[in-house]
Amino acid sequence: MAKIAAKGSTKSRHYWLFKSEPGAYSIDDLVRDGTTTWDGVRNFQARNLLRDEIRIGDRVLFYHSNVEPMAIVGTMEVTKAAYGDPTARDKKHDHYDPKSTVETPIWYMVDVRLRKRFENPVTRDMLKDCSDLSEMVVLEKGSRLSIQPVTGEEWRAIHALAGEKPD
DNA sequence: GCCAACGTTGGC
DNA sequence: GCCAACGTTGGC
Repeated sequence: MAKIAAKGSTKSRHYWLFKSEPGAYSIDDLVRDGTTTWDGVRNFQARNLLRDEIRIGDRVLFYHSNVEPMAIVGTMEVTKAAYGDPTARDKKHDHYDPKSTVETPIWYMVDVRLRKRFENPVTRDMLKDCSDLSEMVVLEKGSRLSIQPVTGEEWRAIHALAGEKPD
């Protein structure tokens, strides 16, 4: 995963893509809530990005997975850096992990705020058709990473496809 | 609904 | 430390 580490460790502003199945949490939910905790991440590679790389002010693409149409549906901003995910200590929660404690949370989350819901979502097909985006992690065959680095070039190209000004 | 690709677990 | 078995993800 050297490529991911390299992408995630630049000095300039960091850009990311967070996946969510809209049945679990959608852009509409975020429009309603304004801000949310990005909890439930239970993959070590994604956890490491959350805990070690993602900072306040970083920009995030919101991606709807596993639905028709799969698409980037808006942007978010990180408003709180990583802290222990309390859902890991909630026995009744789907993502309960008995190994998680207050002292050693194992799993982390960040807070995010909606910046923009795209009036015209950028569908997966549009991403695939854009030569500037052929390296995107989300397009890699078999990629299951739910927290992914995005380059500044990709960020700008996606905004161009959405007809939005990059911010 | 299918199933390939992937990450994790646990026996050895 | 290996790797088979298992469960999950997520595009198709």
